Amino acid sequence: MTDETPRQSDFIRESIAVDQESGIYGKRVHTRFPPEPNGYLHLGHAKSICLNFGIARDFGGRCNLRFDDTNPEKEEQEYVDSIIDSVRWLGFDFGPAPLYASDYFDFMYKAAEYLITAGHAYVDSQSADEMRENRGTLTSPGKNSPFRERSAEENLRLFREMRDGRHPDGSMVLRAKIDMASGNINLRDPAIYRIKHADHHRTGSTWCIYPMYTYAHPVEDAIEQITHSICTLEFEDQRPFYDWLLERLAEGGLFKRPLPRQIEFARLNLSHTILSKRKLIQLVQDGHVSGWDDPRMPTISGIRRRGYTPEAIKNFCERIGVAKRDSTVGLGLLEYCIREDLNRRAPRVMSVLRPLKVVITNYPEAEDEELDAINNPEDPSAGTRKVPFCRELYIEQEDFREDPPKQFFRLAPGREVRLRYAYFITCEKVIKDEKTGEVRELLCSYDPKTRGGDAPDGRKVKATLHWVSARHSQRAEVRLYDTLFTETNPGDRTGDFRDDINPKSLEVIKDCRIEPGLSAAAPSSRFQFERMGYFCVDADSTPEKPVFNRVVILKDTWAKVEKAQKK
RNA sequence: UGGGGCGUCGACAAACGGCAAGUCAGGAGAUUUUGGAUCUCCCAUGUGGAGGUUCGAAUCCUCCCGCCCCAGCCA
Repeated sequence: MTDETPRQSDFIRESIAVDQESGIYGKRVHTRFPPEPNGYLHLGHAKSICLNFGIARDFGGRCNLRFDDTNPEKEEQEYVDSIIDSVRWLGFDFGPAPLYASDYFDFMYKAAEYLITAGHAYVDSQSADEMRENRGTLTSPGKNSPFRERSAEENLRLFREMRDGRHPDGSMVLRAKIDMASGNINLRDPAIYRIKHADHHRTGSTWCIYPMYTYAHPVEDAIEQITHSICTLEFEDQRPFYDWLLERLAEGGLFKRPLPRQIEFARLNLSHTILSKRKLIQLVQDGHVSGWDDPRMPTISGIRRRGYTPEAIKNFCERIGVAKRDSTVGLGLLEYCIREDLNRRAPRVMSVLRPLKVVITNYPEAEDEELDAINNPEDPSAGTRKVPFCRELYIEQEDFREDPPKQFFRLAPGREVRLRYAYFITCEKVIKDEKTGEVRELLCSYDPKTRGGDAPDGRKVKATLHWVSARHSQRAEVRLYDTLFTETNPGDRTGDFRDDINPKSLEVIKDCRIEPGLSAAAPSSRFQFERMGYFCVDADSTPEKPVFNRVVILKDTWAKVEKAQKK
């Protein structure tokens, strides 16, 4: 849909274009999206997905979905399933099945044995504490492990014992043998295999040693003959090891050149939210949200349930660009993208969120009629529909003010406004609750000559209100969402993002009135409630008890004016 | 005080020695049966700072300042 809109290039695509020019990869481009199945995908992943699959598309290459499942303690099948679902929902094709790092465990093991044989790796029997101690600091070099000079034979024997389950967790580890004095701490003999007597979600109890990301990732890339391995900035320090490892393995004939190349870009930060699996899992576990797919969550499944479309998300990812600078994108851009999409495609409908009863005193009690309404002014092919009108109606509470401020154009005592697609009405009398003084209902008169919304005498009104027939409309629950956090960068104030959780991020209104027939809409269908915003039928919704999520409000000029007035 | 990155508009982000793109936000107007949408116009004499090279510098050089990442048997 928006896929053909021309996108501007970025430094990664430019770099790939240079490789295309030089022919180093034989004009081949092969990327990968490598999530660890330890949580649900979020908008930050969407950026990466769009980048990786987008590059493959732009260069006529391919992109693998590969699970980086090298840590059985944190990974679960549920996450695998949700990730596959999210990638597919976004509309990307990774073939019939995803790939798994765990499928390469045999190869990785053999490659590790090669490294040992070639003198590039050794089994260290230091404890984790000792290793940390000897790693040195940022400003001082580390110390060689006392086990660093074990013979290849001994290393091989020990490593096989590790594999065979002869040693407990933490007792030893396989390390790359590089340089304990390197300024880059990642090169101070990084651990590449550790013992974990834990069942893996795919390989079960086959293994009790598992490769570290540092080691596994370059190997996975090389096995799949990835050309460009795109990752986020924090792995930049890791690149020298990435290259070192692959060079060693290529020397040993385990891989053929050209070797994949790692390129790093800045991860997405979004204002008023968090994009960190670690923190998102906390929100879920601590019950601050209903689950990973809570419509307030920045997860793909969350914003999907909220009512965002794949097109809007992909468009957002195009607009934010790709660079190496740390930045925080304003949430407003995301909202702009979904409004833009839904404006084009969402059918309009009239629903009243906070009903205020209006009685048309000069309209016959027993009568009703049907009026023509346009389904989508942006799309004539969407056609029209009939909307029932009668003596008793509901309008939005906020569309009436007993004492209207300047520039408030809507209904007020003695004032005439238009009911969309219906009639001009004038407010004649305000009925209030005797005790509370609260406005209970409005007595209005209508002008029969204005049927459809135009006055034959050419007189104008300054406002058009949405409305629904009291008799014909249906009840619905509507869930209004605000940002999950009150601050631009949650946690900046106190150091704990939970201190900035927005207590008002969810408001449930149970007695809304929706246009007749709307209750039958299928879950995930989206509508514009005229003047109120875009809404999506929630997964919980049933025809008997319809539930709508507010995706996003419409741009609200009046709110802006009113806010300025208060200042 | 080690190593690796990054500083261009309120927010993103181009510009690759030759007139500081574009988008969002904001402002003004037109139009409108959604205070929506749409359309038009405005919005960085200046690119973290100071020097230097050059006919010409966001771009090259030097120094300085600021921010981010790295001391998991996480990824």
